[in-house]
Order: sequence, then C-alpha cells, then structure tokens
Amino acid sequence: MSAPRHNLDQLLVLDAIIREGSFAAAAKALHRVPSAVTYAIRNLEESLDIALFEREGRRSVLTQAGSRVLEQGRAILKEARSLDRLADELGGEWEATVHIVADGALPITSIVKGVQTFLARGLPTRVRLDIECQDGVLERFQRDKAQLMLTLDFDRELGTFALTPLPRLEMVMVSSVEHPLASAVKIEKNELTDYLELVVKDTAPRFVDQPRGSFMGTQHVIYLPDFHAKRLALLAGIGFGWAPRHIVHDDLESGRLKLIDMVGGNSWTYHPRLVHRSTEPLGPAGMQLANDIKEAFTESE
Amino acid sequence: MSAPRHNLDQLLVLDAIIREGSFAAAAKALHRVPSAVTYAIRNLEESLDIALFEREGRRSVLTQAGSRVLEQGRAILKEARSLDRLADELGGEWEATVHIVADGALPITSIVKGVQTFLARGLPTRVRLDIECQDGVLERFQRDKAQLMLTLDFDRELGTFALTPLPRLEMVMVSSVEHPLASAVKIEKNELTDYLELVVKDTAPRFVDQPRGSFMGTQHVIYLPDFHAKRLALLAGIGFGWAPRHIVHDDLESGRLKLIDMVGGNSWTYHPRLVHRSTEPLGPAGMQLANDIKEAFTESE
DNA sequence: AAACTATTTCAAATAATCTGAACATAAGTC
DNA sequence: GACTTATGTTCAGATTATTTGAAATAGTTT
Repeated sequence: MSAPRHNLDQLLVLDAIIREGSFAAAAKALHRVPSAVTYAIRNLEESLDIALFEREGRRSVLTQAGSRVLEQGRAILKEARSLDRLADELGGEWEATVHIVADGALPITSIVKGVQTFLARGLPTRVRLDIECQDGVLERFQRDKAQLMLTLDFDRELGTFALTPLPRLEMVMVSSVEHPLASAVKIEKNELTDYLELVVKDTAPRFVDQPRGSFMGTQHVIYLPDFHAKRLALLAGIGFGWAPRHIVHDDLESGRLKLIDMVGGNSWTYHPRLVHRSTEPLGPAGMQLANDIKEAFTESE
Repeated sequence: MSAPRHNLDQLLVLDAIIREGSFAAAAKALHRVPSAVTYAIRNLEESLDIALFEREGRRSVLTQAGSRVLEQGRAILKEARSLDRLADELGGEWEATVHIVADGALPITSIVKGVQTFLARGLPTRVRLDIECQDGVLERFQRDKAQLMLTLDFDRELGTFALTPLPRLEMVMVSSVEHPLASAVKIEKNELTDYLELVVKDTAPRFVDQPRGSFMGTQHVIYLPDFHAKRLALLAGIGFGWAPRHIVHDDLESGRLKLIDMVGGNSWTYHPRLVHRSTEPLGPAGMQLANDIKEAFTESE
C-alpha cells in the first residue's frame, strides 16, 4: 500500500485558512508564522499537483478544485480526530472488547436485551457473543479466553471461577400431540429405546464429527444445531426430546406439544450461572455487561 | 480546531506491520530500517497514550485496543487515499463542477436523464442544476457565470454564445373543460380580458416583487411558481393560460383540459437551445454533459 | 504618497525522522 | 547445551522536514 502524498498537517492548515478567512489569520490561529502556512499549502499543492488557491496579488481565493480538496480534507480530519477520541476512551479503563459465551438453551432474548442495554451506554467497548451448546460453551470460554460465560449449570473448580446465579431454567420432555408417546401413560425409561430422540448437537470441536450419545439411551438419535430447529422438529412429530420450557411454552399452551408422562418425572431444573474467572477480575466494561445481563434475566422473570 | 495527535505515516506503519505480519517485514515493505518502524509506533503509542502492542520479547502482538486503533487508522488512510485519487482526477483536465441553468418549461425528465447519464460516468465533476423561469434563466446564467444554459429560445448576441438546437417545444393555450373558454369558438384576443390568466412567475430578481404583466393583456393574473403548479390550477378550472404541450399532453388526451379556439392560433413553437459562452470554451466535463443532455432530449423525441 | 496589511521568498535555526550498529530475546537446529 | 537465525529495541549521528524571521512584493486604506 502506498503512502498518501499529503499529510494531516497540510489539511489542517488548509482547513484553518478557510475557517479563519485568510493565510494570516490561519497563521495566528495555529500559532505559527505566515510563511509556515504558505509553506504547508505550497507543499500540499505540489504533492497533489493541483492549484488550490488562485493568487490574485493580495488576497488568495480557493479554486473550484481547492474547495473539493478542502471538503475531502475535512472528512479526513474528522476521521483522524475520531481516532484520538477512541484512543482517549480506550486509554481510560474501558476494555476494547468483552467476549461472552452463552449456552443455546438459555433464553436468547434475555441475553440480547442485556447486551443492548450495555451497548446503549455508548462505551468504546465492543461485545462479542458466542452461542454454543453443551460442552462447547466451556470449551470456547477457555480456548478463546472469553471474559464471561452463561452456563446451564456449573459446579466444577469452584476456586478459580466466580459465579452469579441466574433465574432457574426448567427442561421438559415433550413430543408432538400426534406422537405415540404423547398419549402413553407412565412410561418407563427403557420403553423409550424404540423411539427417535431429538438432541441438540454439542458444539465442542471434539464432538462435531462423532456426536455424543443420546440422553435417554435410545437407539435412534437426530442431532440438531439448536433448540429452535429442535422445536420445529418436535412440532413435526419426528421424535421426542428435552427442551427448555421457555422455548416450548407457547406450544404446550396451544396443545401442539405435550409433556411426556415419564416415570421419574418429565422435567429437570437447571441453575444457570453467569461465570467469570476470579483469577483475572473483570474490567469495568465486563462488570457493567455482567450486570446488564443479570438485570435482563431477572426482569423477564 | 486542534491538530490530531497522530499523523498519517504512523498509521501507515501500523497498517503495514499487521498486513506484513511483523515489524521487520513491514520495514522491508516500506523500504525503511526496522528501528524507523519501532520509532513510528513508539511515537504513535505515546501520542495516543495507549499500548498498541504487547511486547513478549520476540514477537509483538497487537493489543485489543491496538486492533481498534488499527481499524480506525485504516478508515483514515482510506479517506486520505481517496483525496489523492480526487486530486489526480481534478488535476487532469476535468472541471470540479459544471453549473447548468434550465428553463422550467422544458421537460425536466429529459434534463434529469441527461444529468444522470453524465453522473453515471463516475467523473470527479459535480453538477449543479438550477431551474429558472423566463428572464430568470439568462440572469442566473450570467450572474453565477454558469457554464451551460437550456433556454426556450435564444437569439441575442449571437457572437459571444454558442448554440446547439434541441427538439422544438410547443406551447398551447388551454383551459379546463368546465371553463367558459373551452366551449367558446373563434375567440378574439381582446375577448380574453375578463378572464383570469395563469402565468408562471418570472424568477429574475427584478421581477420577484413587481411581477411582469400577463401575456394576453388580461386584467386578472395569477402567478404560479412553475408549470406543474400551473397545470394543477388549470385543471381546477381557475383560469386559462399557456403551457408546454408535454406538461398537459395527458390532460388533453383524457379530455380534462381543452385547447382554446383562438383566432390567430392556440399554439406557439419555441426552438430551445443548449447555450454556452463561446468566449470561454467548455471544459471536457461540460462538453460531455452538454452531449448527454442533448442525447436525452433527442432520445425522448 | 505614505502607512498598512497580506502573501511570498529565502537562508538559517530547529525539530522530526531515518539510519546503522550494538544489543537483547526467543525459536529452531544440531 | 551451543549454535544459528529472526525479531524487536536502543542509541548516537546523519538526513530531511518544518519553522522562523527578515526582506521583498503587491494590493488597500488614509
């Protein structure tokens, strides 16, 4: 890539001349001597190989081409000043980006609402959000050294992680009304083996080629990328499976999906956590984002 | 306005380091010695008061903040390069702007089509188009020293102007079907005096406060800003008046407006011209625009 | 015409940048 | 572990760019 032929100072001088009305006034405003202004403009004209001013003895007036150069020059200066502002903000205490990994079973609407609240604060911090499933959540958190993680459940290595509890999340076992399991009663776990179980695919790299087994020990399993795809598959009556209640809530209300009457219960409650490493504490932006997400979750309780 | 704390060269160096993968490679690419690269980056870091690279002995890697600065820096460089491009184009033979003044009676669609064809050529030249009426056309052409003029008719001072004929334009005298003049036959000019004449206001400065008289010598005149407003007034049956045939063509077809049966004829043909000063010849962009407009007019014949 | 102001030119002074050599550190090789 | 290679830093001196101030030129005002 080639270097621009001009420099910011020349554009600054050009801008000052027009803003102040003359070479002399510009020199005063810039705390320079008039000849320095002439020098800068002459250099700019030479490097662009274009006449910027029409010399008419005393007063110099901008040419047509000059006014176009001024216009573009001001655009450049604006961008340049915005870099200074960015550096000021970044140079403060704010992190440049906060990376957060979330489990796809959690209500994405709450997460997004939290992120939006955070973004509305106008901080210089960028947010990166990854939705992963099952083991993929922790793996990405560790591999990418993300700052925050939203897990379904988290109990290991309590020392090195700081946990914030989020509203509990209920998983229910469901199928379409048309599915044989929907009308069966008191089903034992071993009766399920002949049916097709729908499972959300683990996004951890080691599982992408050889998927982990089913939850219920069935012979036939279909792997789906996320719970929204799984819900559509459940509605189509293809099979049965676990789903977060918030995903299938409307379908249970309208009767299109049914809870399966399992011996031992058809629901399971997770205790989601907002996690970050206690070894390297969150920066102020990370703290703020964590708060905003927690708020978003408890609000929609 | 304050000067940016950084300069383009520092941003260029930062960009090169990331593009080439290392300080050393960047130095090679920029034909500089490695220490010059270090120097530029250290200056940038100091002036922005921010750490751009994480020094880990051998390899230096961009910090999060650094990648944001790079991003903004590249935006600045892009703008800066586009100034060079602009200067190249302007420094060639192209004019920075071409100013054209047109009579409001002419088909604005043809004019705009011509201008669009010209703009689509991607030249660095800006177009300014002014629509004026009657004497306002020539006055603005002279006062603003516009390059091109589209007049209804032009016969004076043939020496100093170059004329290109455009398709002729027919003016017709019309009124609403419901207007008494629409059904009258063989009307003499002096019979018109009791009716309301609709006239498009002259946009020349000397006429804005004290409008010029009517065309037909009537007692009552309503002045309208342009022919589109005049057409609506004619349709409303308020009065009668001249209008370009292209403006009222559809209304005559559908019978909502009628030609007035005047003794001495109800139409008048203008011979529009594309005019420019022969004393200072058109630049290449002005020539091109003149051609594109002429094409647009003859196409829609 | 004289006083004034705006702009340019030029040589000398100052400041910014570049260079090249010396040094430090890490990674790969034997 | 010793050797090699590559990367990035530091520093003093060389080079280049910019600023200065004085003098010259030209239009404006009094």
